[in-house]
Amino acid sequence: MSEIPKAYEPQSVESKWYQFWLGHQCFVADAHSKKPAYSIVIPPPNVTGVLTLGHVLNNTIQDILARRARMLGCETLWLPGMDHAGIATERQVEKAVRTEEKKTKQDLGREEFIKRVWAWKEKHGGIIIQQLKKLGCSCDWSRERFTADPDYSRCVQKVFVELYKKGLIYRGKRMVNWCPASLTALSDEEVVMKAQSGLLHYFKVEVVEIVGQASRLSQTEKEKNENAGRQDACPTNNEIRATGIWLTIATTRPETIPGDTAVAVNPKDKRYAKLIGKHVMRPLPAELPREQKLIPIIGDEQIDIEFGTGVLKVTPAHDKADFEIGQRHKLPVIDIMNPDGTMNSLAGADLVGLDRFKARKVAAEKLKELGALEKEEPHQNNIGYSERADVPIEPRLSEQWFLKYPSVDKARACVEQSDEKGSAGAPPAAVGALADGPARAGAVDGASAAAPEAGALPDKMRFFPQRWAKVYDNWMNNIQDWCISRQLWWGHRIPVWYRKSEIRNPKSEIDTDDVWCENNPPPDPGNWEQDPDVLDTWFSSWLWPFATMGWTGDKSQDSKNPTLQTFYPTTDLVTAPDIIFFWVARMIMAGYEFMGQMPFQNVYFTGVIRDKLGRKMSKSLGNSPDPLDLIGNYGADALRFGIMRSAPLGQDVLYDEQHVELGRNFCNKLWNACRFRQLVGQASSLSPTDSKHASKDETGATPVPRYEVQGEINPALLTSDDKWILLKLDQAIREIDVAFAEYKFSEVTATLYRFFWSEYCDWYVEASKATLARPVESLKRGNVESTSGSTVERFNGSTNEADAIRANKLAVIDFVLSHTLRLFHPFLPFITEELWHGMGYDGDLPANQGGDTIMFAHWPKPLDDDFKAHYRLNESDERFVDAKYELVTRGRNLRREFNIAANKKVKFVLKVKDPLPPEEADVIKLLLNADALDVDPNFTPRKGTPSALTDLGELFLPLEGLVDIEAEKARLRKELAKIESEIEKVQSKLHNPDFVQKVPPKVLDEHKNRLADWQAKQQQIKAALRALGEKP
RNA sequence: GCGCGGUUAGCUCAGUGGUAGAGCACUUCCUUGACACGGAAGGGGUCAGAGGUUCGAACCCUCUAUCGCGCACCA
Repeated sequence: MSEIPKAYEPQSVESKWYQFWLGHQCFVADAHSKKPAYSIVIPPPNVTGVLTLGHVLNNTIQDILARRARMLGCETLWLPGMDHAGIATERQVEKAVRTEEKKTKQDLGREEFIKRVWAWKEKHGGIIIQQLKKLGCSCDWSRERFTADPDYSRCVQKVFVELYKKGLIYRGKRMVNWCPASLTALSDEEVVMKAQSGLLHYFKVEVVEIVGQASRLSQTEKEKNENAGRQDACPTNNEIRATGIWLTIATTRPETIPGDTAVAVNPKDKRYAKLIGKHVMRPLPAELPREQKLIPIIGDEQIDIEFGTGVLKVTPAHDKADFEIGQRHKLPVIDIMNPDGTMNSLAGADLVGLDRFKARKVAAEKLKELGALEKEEPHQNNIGYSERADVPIEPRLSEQWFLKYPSVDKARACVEQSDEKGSAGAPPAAVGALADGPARAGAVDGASAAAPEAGALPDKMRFFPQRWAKVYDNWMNNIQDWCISRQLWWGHRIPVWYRKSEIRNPKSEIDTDDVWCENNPPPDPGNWEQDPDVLDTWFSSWLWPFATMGWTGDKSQDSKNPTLQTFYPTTDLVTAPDIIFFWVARMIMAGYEFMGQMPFQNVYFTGVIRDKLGRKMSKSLGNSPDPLDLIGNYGADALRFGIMRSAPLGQDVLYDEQHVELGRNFCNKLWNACRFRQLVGQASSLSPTDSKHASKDETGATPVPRYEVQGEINPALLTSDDKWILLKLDQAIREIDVAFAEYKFSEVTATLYRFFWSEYCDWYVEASKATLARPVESLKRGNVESTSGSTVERFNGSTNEADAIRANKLAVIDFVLSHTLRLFHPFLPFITEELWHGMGYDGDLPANQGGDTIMFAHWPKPLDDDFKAHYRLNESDERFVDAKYELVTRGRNLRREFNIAANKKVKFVLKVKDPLPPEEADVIKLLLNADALDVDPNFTPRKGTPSALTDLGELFLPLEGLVDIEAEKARLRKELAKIESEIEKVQSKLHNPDFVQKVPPKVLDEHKNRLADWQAKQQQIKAALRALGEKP
């Protein structure tokens, strides 16, 4: 007995069982299995990533789904892998090369640098995979994929070529989001808007007229400007005539003034309309001659008359909106910045070489110096930041590759938009399928109602929570072409080659004859040069659900691929909502485009993990605990349970370490509940046998000894408590199945918590101690005293029968615990596996159904009618036990009210209406911590004896010499007041004729019964008060 | 600006028209043979506010306040 640790110690248990599962190939999915298939692909973490609480939440959910699917009898694939994370990895390796070798990537050259990246990946990459194993994730590691693997690369290439040939991928010179830190273009989705407080600078410019000249700079002048820095004068001085009119312009970016090529006003703006066609003198660069500062005033409807001064400076090279204005008015484009965000020579002598932010200050100072600056006002605006590098992006004109999204209509149409009846929200049907047994397609997911036939797929994809469907729809309706090229080295290189030509710059104006875009490089590589850019990492991730399954794009080959045939489309996708556009939407489009089917049937969006103050977890805030520390301190199961319990569907999670602590306490409770079963089992002289797996424990931890599991439950020997707990178990299983069908994991944990802790431990186990926790001998003597004088003979006084009841109770406990462990397994994989074996519940089961591991034990089914009939489980037992426990609560309440210390034994008297079986009295006595419970239908209490009303009779707490009549009166008056207020409430309803007339009969009856109950109690309290001489 | 979500006990949250709930925290008592990572009892809520629908509203409708998120964006 002493070898069972008093508290659960997770560390050795976890490593032992994870090794066992791996060793027995428990996670490996068999594509040739006859079982219904269930599959999830992991959202591939970055190869540079380390485990965060967000990953813990996300992957615990996936593991729960996968483990439950296995228990339901599904062939389950949880496919893991990693993302090559272009920007993040390239930066990391560049940094390493710089510190270790004092070299830049250019020093190494492209080929050599890529070698370093692979070397880095082998050495440092994929830490997160090891961490996921610590969490208990049951991924099929034999199928682990990496988006940069050769097979995967072939998929990416194939897709690019196909889309290029369809005309959906094209190259063009566009305004893109340029990241000056990473030196690459980004997609719109990689830009996050951040509120910014800056300054609005107001500066004035003089309006001039040009006499006898073209009223604006011509295209040729533009080219001259760009190439030669505007050395050639255009109009001569005497052709520029000052008007004396000054315009004031408001800008947040004075440093871009040298790039201005027009000033725009709204033609409807009465203040300025007449000035359209005239020019202004641009103040910067200051050193230019007057005639080179001239820019036209143009009219454009887009200008907001209300904002600022109503005059907009137009900088086509450095602003998306300005670029469009420029296009409309054929304005020249003057790029005044270098790719890294410093100013180039076109910005003028004052700014050249400065960083853009420094340049902003200098430009403002220069305006002041020139007397052009009128005022500066604080200004709030939103600025796009590079998501990765966290610096403001720079709109920049450049040559990039774009994708016009494919299969948009199908992708948009497939997502269920609302909770229509019969499609979404069909838990009863799902539960029905579960009750019929696991070997049925669709039993796992809530959509089984929509897919009753094996192999038939639902025509709609469902989002959980549903509201994300609207966000998705909104994006799909406003979809923009995707900039897919990145100016990086690490990634899938664009499979396009340009014919070498001495005259032509390969990056501009492509002639199709000079472009090679095929699955293979050109046959005469010497004459071609490959595009230097790589593809956006998401351009590989969007193929994840099928590229990881060996997709080739060759229909006949793919139709013979068992993995693809069995596991695609996947069942569930679990992901954070912040990548709904990055990844989810794009995967759906790719699924339709390349597989002809949706890639997954259900998408579960997790909440975002925040700290106690509601802030997002972030490295810079340092508010993110290391999950590995938590696992070390509390155990993986504790972390999983704590997180899941605090993560309701659709809500963000406010993380608090207390949640994990609660998880640990819960595991400890489970551990001790099983320990109790072992201790009482041992007391009944059943001998321990060695654990099957004890020898496999290489950690030296003490294995839990095994005990004989009790056999069949005998219906004739069931006590009312036994029946009660079986009915509670049934109810819990049903609730859990419903909650799972709706992906409400926190409700599953709440039900498990309530059932196991409150119902099983607090009531059933405590009650069962009346039978179990004392020496067998004592059961022979009926020790409940009866005032009728005779000692109650229980169980016919037979030791054998007492032992039989006791053994039967152990069988009930084993039944309940073995179900409980299975229900807990998806949440608490390690401790349940340890206890499954320790308790011997693996004993008689076939190896593949729980004999080897709880992982493949059958998921518990609700108790069916036959079962209930056989064991005579019915509502009246449940009601009786509820009443019994209510009596106990009232008795304990009396103890407290009269300050009886919890450890003091007292005597209670129960004045029963109907006879109470002595074994029931025994349970009540134990739960009340009474040294005696007299059951006496004719009891006459001394005046002032504290009493409580219960459905089983009146309970008295006779206190020798301690009776405080006033205290008891006060207590009764308080209770009476409460009862009367309840009566008041119900009566006011029943007195309302409308209520009586219109309410459904069932509700009316309920109210009438409630009133009767309260009134009966009222009468009894009044009687008690009268007995104390009080006139109520 | 448009859209979405939240506002219920001190805290974190359940609760889709019929007696206001859980966990944690708090108060008091208890180391009784599973568990102090535990047990028992208790206090604590005009369900953000206002109107409406209804016999009846935390729940449905309208408006307001407030917090958060997404999209768009004005220099």
